[in-house]
Amino acid sequence: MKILVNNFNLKDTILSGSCFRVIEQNDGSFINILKDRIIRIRQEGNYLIVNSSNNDNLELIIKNYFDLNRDYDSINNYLIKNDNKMKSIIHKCIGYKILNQDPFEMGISYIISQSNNVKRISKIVNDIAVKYGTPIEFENETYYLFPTYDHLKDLSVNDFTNLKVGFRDKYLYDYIQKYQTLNIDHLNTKDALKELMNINGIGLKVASCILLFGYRRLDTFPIDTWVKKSISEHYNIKNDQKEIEKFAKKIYGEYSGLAIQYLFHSQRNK
DNA sequence: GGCCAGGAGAAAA
DNA sequence: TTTTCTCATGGC
Repeated sequence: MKILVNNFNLKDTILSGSCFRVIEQNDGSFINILKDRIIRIRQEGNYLIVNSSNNDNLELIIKNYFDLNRDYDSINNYLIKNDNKMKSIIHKCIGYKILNQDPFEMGISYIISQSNNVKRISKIVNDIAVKYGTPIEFENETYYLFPTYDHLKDLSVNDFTNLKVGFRDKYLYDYIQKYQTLNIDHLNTKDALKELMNINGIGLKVASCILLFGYRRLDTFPIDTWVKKSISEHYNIKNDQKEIEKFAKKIYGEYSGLAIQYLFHSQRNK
Protein backbone atom coordinates (compact mmCIF):
# COMPACT_ATOMS: atom_id res chain seq x y z
CA MET A 1 0.00 0.00 0.00
CA LYS A 2 1.10 3.53 -0.82
CA ILE A 3 0.11 6.53 1.29
CA LEU A 4 0.71 10.14 0.30
CA VAL A 5 2.12 12.30 3.08
CA ASN A 6 3.58 15.76 3.42
CA ASN A 7 5.91 17.21 6.01
CA PHE A 8 6.50 13.76 7.41
CA ASN A 9 9.83 12.21 8.34
CA LEU A 10 9.38 8.51 9.02
CA LYS A 11 12.86 7.85 10.31
CA ASP A 12 12.94 10.75 12.78
CA THR A 13 9.50 9.84 14.04
CA ILE A 14 9.94 6.12 14.39
CA LEU A 15 13.43 6.30 15.93
CA SER A 16 12.56 9.11 18.31
CA GLY A 17 12.89 6.82 21.31
CA SER A 18 9.23 6.67 22.25
CA CYS A 19 8.59 3.37 20.47
CA PHE A 20 10.38 0.27 21.74
CA ARG A 21 9.01 -2.14 19.15
CA VAL A 22 10.67 -1.07 15.93
CA ILE A 23 13.45 -2.85 14.09
CA GLU A 24 15.48 -0.91 11.53
CA GLN A 25 16.18 -3.00 8.43
CA ASN A 26 19.24 -2.88 6.22
CA ASP A 27 17.23 -1.71 3.20
CA GLY A 28 16.01 1.45 4.95
CA SER A 29 12.62 0.06 5.88
CA PHE A 30 11.33 -0.56 9.39
CA ILE A 31 9.51 -3.51 10.91
CA ASN A 32 7.12 -2.10 13.47
CA ILE A 33 4.89 -4.09 15.80
CA LEU A 34 1.61 -2.25 16.34
CA LYS A 35 -1.19 -3.16 18.72
CA ASP A 36 -2.83 -5.70 16.42
CA ARG A 37 -0.50 -6.22 13.46
CA ILE A 38 3.00 -6.16 12.06
CA ILE A 39 4.00 -3.64 9.41
CA ARG A 40 6.99 -3.12 7.18
CA ILE A 41 7.20 0.52 6.24
CA ARG A 42 9.53 2.76 4.30
CA GLN A 43 9.42 6.28 2.94
CA GLU A 44 10.10 7.32 -0.63
CA GLY A 45 9.77 11.06 -0.93
CA ASN A 46 6.20 11.95 -0.15
CA TYR A 47 5.02 8.36 -0.07
CA LEU A 48 4.92 5.72 2.60
CA ILE A 49 5.10 2.16 1.33
CA VAL A 50 3.51 -0.25 3.75
CA ASN A 51 3.17 -4.02 3.92
CA SER A 52 1.29 -5.59 6.78
CA SER A 53 0.21 -8.88 8.29
CA ASN A 54 -3.31 -7.47 8.30
CA ASN A 55 -4.71 -5.14 5.65
CA ASP A 56 -8.01 -4.34 7.39
CA ASN A 57 -8.34 -0.56 7.72
CA LEU A 58 -4.61 -0.36 7.13
CA GLU A 59 -4.51 3.21 5.83
CA LEU A 60 -6.67 4.41 8.71
CA ILE A 61 -4.47 2.64 11.24
CA ILE A 62 -1.25 3.98 9.73
CA LYS A 63 -2.54 7.54 9.60
CA ASN A 64 -3.69 7.31 13.18
CA TYR A 65 -0.51 5.68 14.49
CA PHE A 66 1.77 8.24 12.85
CA ASP A 67 -0.59 11.09 13.75
CA LEU A 68 -0.90 12.12 10.11
CA ASN A 69 -4.34 13.71 10.46
CA ARG A 70 -3.22 16.38 12.88
CA ASP A 71 -2.43 19.84 11.51
CA TYR A 72 1.15 20.24 12.71
CA ASP A 73 1.68 23.38 10.61
CA SER A 74 -0.80 25.41 12.60
CA ILE A 75 0.51 24.03 15.91
CA ASN A 76 4.04 24.95 14.86
CA ASN A 77 2.91 28.45 13.93
CA TYR A 78 1.25 28.78 17.32
CA LEU A 79 4.46 27.73 19.07
CA ILE A 80 6.60 30.11 17.00
CA LYS A 81 4.18 32.95 17.64
CA ASN A 82 4.57 32.44 21.39
CA ASP A 83 8.32 31.88 21.27
CA ASN A 84 10.43 33.02 18.37
CA LYS A 85 13.34 30.80 19.38
CA MET A 86 11.15 27.83 18.49
CA LYS A 87 11.56 28.73 14.83
CA SER A 88 15.06 27.32 14.42
CA ILE A 89 14.35 24.39 16.74
CA ILE A 90 11.23 23.36 14.84
CA HIS A 91 13.11 23.76 11.60
CA LYS A 92 15.37 20.88 12.68
CA CYS A 93 12.33 18.77 13.52
CA ILE A 94 10.17 19.17 10.42
CA GLY A 95 8.29 15.95 9.86
CA TYR A 96 8.57 14.71 13.41
CA LYS A 97 5.23 13.47 14.76
CA ILE A 98 4.08 12.08 18.08
CA LEU A 99 3.19 8.40 17.71
CA ASN A 100 -0.21 7.25 18.93
CA GLN A 101 0.68 4.10 20.78
CA ASP A 102 -1.24 1.64 22.92
CA PRO A 103 -1.81 3.05 26.43
CA PHE A 104 -1.39 -0.27 28.24
CA GLU A 105 1.85 -1.01 26.43
CA MET A 106 3.12 2.51 27.16
CA GLY A 107 2.46 2.02 30.88
CA ILE A 108 4.50 -1.17 31.02
CA SER A 109 7.22 0.17 28.73
CA TYR A 110 7.83 3.42 30.59
CA ILE A 111 7.81 1.76 34.01
CA ILE A 112 10.59 -0.42 32.62
CA SER A 113 12.33 2.62 31.14
CA GLN A 114 13.30 4.18 34.46
CA SER A 115 17.04 4.10 35.07
CA ASN A 116 17.46 1.94 31.99
CA ASN A 117 18.75 2.18 28.41
CA VAL A 118 16.71 1.96 25.23
CA LYS A 119 18.32 -1.23 24.05
CA ARG A 120 17.50 -3.14 27.20
CA ILE A 121 14.03 -1.59 27.45
CA SER A 122 13.31 -2.92 23.96
CA LYS A 123 14.68 -6.32 24.89
CA ILE A 124 12.52 -6.65 27.99
CA VAL A 125 9.39 -5.39 26.22
CA ASN A 126 10.01 -7.96 23.50
CA ASP A 127 10.65 -10.72 26.05
CA ILE A 128 7.26 -9.96 27.61
CA ALA A 129 5.61 -10.15 24.18
CA VAL A 130 7.31 -13.44 23.30
CA LYS A 131 6.23 -15.00 26.58
CA TYR A 132 2.68 -13.68 26.88
CA GLY A 133 1.69 -12.11 23.55
CA THR A 134 0.03 -13.46 20.42
CA PRO A 135 2.34 -14.79 17.68
CA ILE A 136 1.86 -13.38 14.18
CA GLU A 137 3.42 -14.73 11.01
CA PHE A 138 4.73 -12.07 8.68
CA GLU A 139 7.15 -12.43 5.76
CA ASN A 140 8.11 -15.92 6.91
CA GLU A 141 9.03 -14.75 10.39
CA THR A 142 7.20 -14.97 13.69
CA TYR A 143 6.58 -11.76 15.62
CA TYR A 144 4.71 -11.31 18.89
CA LEU A 145 2.10 -8.66 19.63
CA PHE A 146 2.40 -6.93 22.96
CA PRO A 147 0.06 -8.72 25.40
CA THR A 148 -3.23 -7.13 26.42
CA TYR A 149 -4.30 -6.49 29.99
CA ASP A 150 -6.15 -9.83 30.05
CA HIS A 151 -2.97 -11.66 29.14
CA LEU A 152 -1.08 -10.18 32.09
CA LYS A 153 -3.72 -9.67 34.77
CA ASP A 154 -2.96 -12.87 36.67
CA LEU A 155 0.81 -12.51 36.79
CA SER A 156 2.54 -12.44 40.17
CA VAL A 157 5.40 -10.20 41.25
CA ASN A 158 7.65 -13.22 40.80
CA ASP A 159 6.55 -13.66 37.18
CA PHE A 160 7.89 -10.17 36.52
CA THR A 161 11.06 -10.90 38.46
CA ASN A 162 11.64 -13.79 36.08
CA LEU A 163 11.52 -11.34 33.16
CA LYS A 164 14.69 -9.71 34.58
CA VAL A 165 13.08 -6.34 35.15
CA GLY A 166 14.95 -5.96 38.43
CA PHE A 167 13.49 -3.66 41.07
CA ARG A 168 10.66 -2.73 38.70
CA ASP A 169 8.89 -6.07 39.26
CA LYS A 170 6.67 -4.76 42.05
CA TYR A 171 5.99 -1.59 40.07
CA LEU A 172 4.67 -3.58 37.10
CA TYR A 173 2.58 -5.71 39.43
CA ASP A 174 0.97 -2.65 41.01
CA TYR A 175 0.29 -1.12 37.57
CA ILE A 176 -1.56 -4.27 36.49
CA GLN A 177 -3.55 -4.35 39.72
CA LYS A 178 -4.74 -0.77 39.25
CA TYR A 179 -4.98 -0.63 35.44
CA GLN A 180 -8.70 -1.40 35.20
CA THR A 181 -9.65 1.28 37.71
CA LEU A 182 -7.82 3.99 35.75
CA ASN A 183 -10.19 6.56 34.33
CA ILE A 184 -7.77 8.68 32.33
CA ASP A 185 -10.11 9.71 29.50
CA HIS A 186 -12.49 11.44 31.90
CA LEU A 187 -9.81 13.40 33.71
CA ASN A 188 -8.05 16.62 32.84
CA THR A 189 -4.32 16.30 32.40
CA LYS A 190 -3.41 17.42 35.89
CA ASP A 191 -5.71 14.87 37.51
CA ALA A 192 -4.70 12.18 35.03
CA LEU A 193 -1.08 12.67 36.07
CA LYS A 194 -2.14 12.36 39.70
CA GLU A 195 -4.08 9.18 38.99
CA LEU A 196 -1.10 7.55 37.28
CA MET A 197 1.32 8.71 39.97
CA ASN A 198 -0.86 6.97 42.52
CA ILE A 199 0.63 3.75 41.16
CA ASN A 200 3.76 2.53 42.93
CA GLY A 201 6.72 3.21 40.67
CA ILE A 202 5.14 5.86 38.47
CA GLY A 203 6.47 9.37 39.03
CA LEU A 204 6.05 12.58 37.06
CA LYS A 205 8.38 11.63 34.22
CA VAL A 206 6.88 8.22 33.53
CA ALA A 207 3.31 9.48 33.95
CA SER A 208 4.00 12.26 31.42
CA CYS A 209 5.36 9.79 28.88
CA ILE A 210 2.33 7.52 29.29
CA LEU A 211 -0.08 10.42 28.79
CA LEU A 212 1.82 11.93 25.86
CA PHE A 213 2.54 8.76 23.89
CA GLY A 214 -0.40 6.61 24.99
CA TYR A 215 -3.27 9.02 25.54
CA ARG A 216 -2.46 11.84 23.08
CA ARG A 217 -2.20 14.46 25.78
CA LEU A 218 -0.05 17.00 23.99
CA ASP A 219 -0.08 19.25 27.03
CA THR A 220 2.10 16.91 29.10
CA PHE A 221 5.84 17.11 28.84
CA PRO A 222 8.45 14.65 30.11
CA ILE A 223 11.47 16.59 31.32
CA ASP A 224 14.73 14.69 31.24
CA THR A 225 18.41 15.58 31.02
CA TRP A 226 18.22 16.29 27.27
CA VAL A 227 15.39 18.75 27.75
CA LYS A 228 17.08 20.43 30.69
CA LYS A 229 20.24 20.82 28.64
CA SER A 230 18.33 22.27 25.71
CA ILE A 231 16.43 24.72 27.90
CA SER A 232 19.54 25.95 29.64
CA GLU A 233 21.24 26.44 26.26
CA HIS A 234 18.41 28.37 24.65
CA TYR A 235 16.78 30.18 27.55
CA ASN A 236 17.78 32.01 30.65
CA ILE A 237 15.95 29.73 33.03
CA LYS A 238 17.12 28.08 36.21
CA ASN A 239 17.96 24.43 35.71
CA ASP A 240 15.13 23.44 37.99
CA GLN A 241 12.23 21.08 37.37
CA LYS A 242 9.56 23.43 38.73
CA GLU A 243 10.89 26.45 36.85
CA ILE A 244 10.98 24.54 33.57
CA GLU A 245 7.42 23.29 34.14
CA LYS A 246 6.16 26.81 34.75
CA PHE A 247 7.93 28.08 31.66
CA ALA A 248 6.63 25.30 29.39
CA LYS A 249 3.04 25.65 30.57
CA LYS A 250 3.09 29.42 30.23
CA ILE A 251 4.74 29.68 26.81
CA TYR A 252 3.62 26.52 25.03
CA GLY A 253 0.23 25.95 26.68
CA GLU A 254 -1.83 23.07 25.36
CA TYR A 255 1.01 22.02 23.03
CA SER A 256 3.77 22.06 25.60
CA GLY A 257 4.24 18.30 25.12
CA LEU A 258 5.07 18.73 21.46
CA ALA A 259 7.29 21.76 22.12
CA ILE A 260 9.28 19.86 24.74
CA GLN A 261 9.60 16.92 22.34
CA TYR A 262 11.06 19.31 19.77
CA LEU A 263 13.62 20.45 22.33
CA PHE A 264 14.37 16.82 23.21
CA HIS A 265 14.64 15.79 19.59
CA SER A 266 16.84 18.67 18.41
CA GLN A 267 19.15 18.31 21.40
CA ARG A 268 19.47 14.56 21.05
CA ASN A 269 20.22 14.75 17.32
CA LYS A 270 23.05 17.22 17.72
C1' DG B 1 35.63 -3.47 35.32
C1' DG B 2 33.42 0.66 36.42
C1' DC B 3 29.95 3.71 34.74
C1' DC B 4 25.42 4.62 33.62
C1' DA B 5 20.89 4.26 31.47
C1' DG B 6 14.31 8.91 28.75
C1' DG B 7 13.52 7.38 37.56
C1' DA B 8 11.09 6.60 41.81
C1' DG B 9 10.75 5.99 46.68
C1' DA B 10 12.55 6.08 51.11
C1' DA B 11 15.81 7.85 54.24
C1' DA B 12 18.42 11.58 55.77
C1' DA B 13 19.57 16.29 56.23
C1' DT C 1 11.14 20.96 51.98
C1' DT C 2 15.25 19.57 49.53
C1' DT C 3 19.18 16.37 48.94
C1' DT C 4 21.11 11.72 49.01
C1' DC C 5 21.04 6.76 48.70
C1' DT C 6 19.35 2.50 47.02
C1' DC C 7 17.11 -0.32 44.00
C1' DA C 8 18.57 -5.08 39.53
C1' DT C 9 20.35 -5.69 35.22
C1' DG C 10 23.20 -5.53 31.30
C1' DG C 11 25.26 -2.60 27.40
C1' DC C 12 29.36 -0.25 26.49
